[in-house]
Amino acid sequence: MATEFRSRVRAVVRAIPRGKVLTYGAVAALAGRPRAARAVGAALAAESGDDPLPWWRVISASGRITSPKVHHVNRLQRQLLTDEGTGVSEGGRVDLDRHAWRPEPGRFVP
DNA sequence: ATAGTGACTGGAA
DNA sequence: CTTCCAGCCACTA
Repeated sequence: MATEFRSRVRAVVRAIPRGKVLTYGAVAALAGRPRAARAVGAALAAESGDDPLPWWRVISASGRITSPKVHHVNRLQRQLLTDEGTGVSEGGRVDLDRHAWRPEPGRFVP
């Protein structure tokens, strides 16, 4: 059984459109916990994969692709983003002004 | 209940 | 630009 928070995080991440991204903080906010950005990271890291989530569309507030301990995951994320049309600079950065997803207000009302 | 752990963040150095 | 640092927080042992 997943916790309430993690269920909401999944719902939000699952809704991110192709080619768009959301910061950890944004996901947290949409999930009803504006300051739980860190917990969002933990939630994604804990995902078992049985419930396919576009986890690669979640990046840091600076537009940078955060690197977990395992470096290759980072590469994969960059690859996936590039494949779906999200511009990723060489430094592994994404232009948030251009790719940040802005869901219509009230969509994830907790 | 307490302590430790990060796929976080924004500000300071 | 890069490090460092102190809050923040859900989750786990």
